[in-house]
Amino acid sequence: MSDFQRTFDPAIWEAVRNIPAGNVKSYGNIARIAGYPKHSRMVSKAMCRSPKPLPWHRVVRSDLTLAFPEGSDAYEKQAQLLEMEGVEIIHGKVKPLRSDNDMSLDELLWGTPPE
DNA sequence: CCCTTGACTATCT
DNA sequence: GAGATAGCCAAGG
Repeated sequence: MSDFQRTFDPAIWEAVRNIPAGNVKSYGNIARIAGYPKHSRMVSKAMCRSPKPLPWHRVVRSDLTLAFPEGSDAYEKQAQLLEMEGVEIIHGKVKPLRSDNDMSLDELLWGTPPE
């Protein structure tokens, strides 16, 4: 463990990549999964420093709002990517299809209709 | 070494 | 439910 860790810890990237399509996770959530409970803010930096493209758009704030100012370029981009995966955005808040808790990846891939 | 920033969060008003 | 406050922690000037 040298200068690694924190913003360069692959665990962060892995956690982000592990988010199933159609679902989202918060920064704090990712941080905790990766083993850094209090480093929610570092997650964003870690994602920027990722050598490989990440599904960064699936990472939102704990209150389900996007982390960018509404109307900004990044905001629109994230919103579009999310909608492309079936996530609605209402009143600036994202509405995941389901918690990955009671929705299997199979259902996501098969496109099982909700309800 | 001190101060500011930031793709954050929980809590209180 | 929206705005203000305090806690949080690494990076950069």
